[in-house]
Amino acid sequence: MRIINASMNEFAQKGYLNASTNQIVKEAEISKGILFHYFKNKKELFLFLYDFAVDTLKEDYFGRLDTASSDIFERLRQISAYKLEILGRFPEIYNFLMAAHFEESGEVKHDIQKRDNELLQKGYGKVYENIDFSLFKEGIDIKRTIEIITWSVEGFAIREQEKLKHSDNLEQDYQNILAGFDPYLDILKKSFYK
Amino acid sequence: MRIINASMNEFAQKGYLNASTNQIVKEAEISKGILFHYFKNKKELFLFLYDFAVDTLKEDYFGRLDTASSDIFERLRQISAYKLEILGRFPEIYNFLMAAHFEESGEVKHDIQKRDNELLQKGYGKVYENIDFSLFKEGIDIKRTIEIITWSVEGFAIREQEKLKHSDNLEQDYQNILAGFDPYLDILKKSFYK
Amino acid sequence: MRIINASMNEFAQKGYLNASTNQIVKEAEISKGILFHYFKNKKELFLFLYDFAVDTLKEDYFGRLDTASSDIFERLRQISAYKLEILGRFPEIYNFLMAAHFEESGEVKHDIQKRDNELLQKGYGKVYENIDFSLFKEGIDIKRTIEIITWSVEGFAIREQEKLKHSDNLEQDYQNILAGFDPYLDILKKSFYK
Amino acid sequence: MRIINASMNEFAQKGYLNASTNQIVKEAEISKGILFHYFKNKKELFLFLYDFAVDTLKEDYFGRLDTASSDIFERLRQISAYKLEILGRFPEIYNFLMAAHFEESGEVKHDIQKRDNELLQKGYGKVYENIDFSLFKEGIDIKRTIEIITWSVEGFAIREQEKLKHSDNLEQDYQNILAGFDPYLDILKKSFYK
DNA sequence: AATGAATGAGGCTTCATTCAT
DNA sequence: AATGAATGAAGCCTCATTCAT
Repeated sequence: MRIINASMNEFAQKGYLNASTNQIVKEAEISKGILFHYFKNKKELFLFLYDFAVDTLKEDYFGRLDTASSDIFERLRQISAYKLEILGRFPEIYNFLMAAHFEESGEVKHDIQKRDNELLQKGYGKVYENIDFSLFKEGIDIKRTIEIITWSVEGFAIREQEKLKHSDNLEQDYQNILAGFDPYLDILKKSFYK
Repeated sequence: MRIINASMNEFAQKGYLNASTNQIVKEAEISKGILFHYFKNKKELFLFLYDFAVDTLKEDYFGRLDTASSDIFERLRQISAYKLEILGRFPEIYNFLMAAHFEESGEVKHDIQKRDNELLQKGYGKVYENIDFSLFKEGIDIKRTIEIITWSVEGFAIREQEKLKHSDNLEQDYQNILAGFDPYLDILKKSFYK
Repeated sequence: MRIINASMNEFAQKGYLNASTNQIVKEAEISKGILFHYFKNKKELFLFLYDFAVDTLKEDYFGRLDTASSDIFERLRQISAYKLEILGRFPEIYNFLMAAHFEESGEVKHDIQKRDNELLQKGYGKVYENIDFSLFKEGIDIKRTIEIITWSVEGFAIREQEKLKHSDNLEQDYQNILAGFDPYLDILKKSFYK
Repeated sequence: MRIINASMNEFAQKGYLNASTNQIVKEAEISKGILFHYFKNKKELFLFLYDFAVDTLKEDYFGRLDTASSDIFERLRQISAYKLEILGRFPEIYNFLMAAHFEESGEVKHDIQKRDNELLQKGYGKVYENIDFSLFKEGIDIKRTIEIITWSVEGFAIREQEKLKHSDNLEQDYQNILAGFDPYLDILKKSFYK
């Protein structure tokens, strides 16, 4: 639907408050009226898009986490590969979700965070489900170690994502990113595993 | 200056685009005219504030990095203490800088990023200046290891900052945060140092 | 018909201009199209409702005036009883008619006033038909005296109607109003009759 | 002020809700912005106009009630003369006040009624202040009799006002109205006074 | 007979900026 | 240096009405 595409782009680019419904209807080539015929107001449109985006990605992402390896580094590698694939297949949706996640506007922050928390709990729950903790060194503080691993992965992801914004050959870059990820995982593995 | 305080708060709370010059003049109890007499337009005001904030913090922050220990973990601990102290002494300035750093509005994003990059380069340069790399395990990839350490520190900082937003006893919380930081540094130290 | 009920309420509450066809179709649970299929436009709907309301009340009201007493005070008492009864049996219709009568919107004012005038002439005609004027004091200006009586009755009616808006026990209040009416009629009777 | 004139006319003609701020600025030949620079919103403009109108009339009306005769009919005659004079000197203000008094829009109804009640209490208080009730017939129910008188005066006033709307020679009509008022007062006087 | 998608003008309000004083 | 009146575009949203199905 033209509305969905246009508004996702607008929200992803400018955030909730600065996104302009005028701009959306112009980009979608629809009339002012029809936008508010389908969506009661800006907020409802935004939250609908969020739910729509989550639903679209849910299968492709969570569905595939099930069969992952019990080695946490192996699993993180798989997850990263999935994420990159999704980023490639639904770039607008992914970008919108990221923007929504970091949305600061009070009007929607609360609603998004509620949805986000459920999602993250479910998501992180799956990520760290059935992990074989016996592979870690004896005596190590596993809870904090996993936090460190998580922060490292996120840090890497954010840095690489930034680079992608100006990329012109996405497919190639995805491969490079994945390849560049391994050395970091190796360091972590050697340091934290037996 | 009342203008500076009022506009910093406004920008920090609402971001660049949604900050209202009307609100600023109301809060600063000045006239519309004088604001645009001193600052040609909203953008110039914003960038002035950024430079002002950076200048204010520069001394307190960078000035003290010089004498820091050559043990990277010791140094990171000191830096974190400095940051928390600054956050306590200039909360508005700190908040404004953070908001400016994550500002997404196209109109100022470019200018801020340019300044940010210089700052970060200088900042990170100092953070990792004169570090004694011989303390690290033999054969470890030092560059990437330091990145992992950085991401971990940042991850911790972001998580704790989120908590601070709803705090009512800041001084006490600062101490708790610093105390809570050590276990993570310990894990990293044991894993990466000889 | 659901359309009639819904639109009467809407017009009665908000007046002609602010009544919303959107609200009407929502309340009537019909589609936008069918409303404008039956009624060319808002104005036609409004005027139809008016005629419908008048037709509905005509019988119940005018029909019963015929057999009334020739004593004007007795007749006014009966009329008031009828009015109250109608107000109780068709409150929406009555309210709509009142609102329509005082409608100020230029678009329909003219049409309503034309209908209103005919109605009033016919109505007042009947009210004062076959009245026994010989009961009045000699020498009194009967035309003006009857005007005074009319204004008094209307003044009383308006005041009591205002009270009814916040009533929770209508049936009881109707009785009280009728009972409270008599002292006024007595005063008028004693003053104007022989 | 052009704003005051233009908005009074607009509100008087169309009521609160249907009055258009666009129409006001067009008629006043000002910009959209300046209207909302002076008045925070439509409601505040409306209530300001109300207070302004009341203040303007207060002196001319209430100020002169003081020295009135203690004969209620004489006093009513004077009041009517004052009202007509005011209607002639400030027709827009008078019309606006009448419209505001009958305003039904929920948004302002409450505020207007609060102000109205104070005004009416003060107004009616003065009207019936120091009236010589000993002039009434013995045994008559004075409270209700005065209500009847009031309703009669109001009924007459409303009827005559309606006529004035289409008048082209106001001054002459005022005289005619006042002259036409006397016969009614005479009837009431003869009937209710000793 | 009935639906609801579609339109675009108009609703109130806020905006950054200018300018005469 | 300082005021605040003035502008008009743009903000979100609602409106009555039309039309293809």
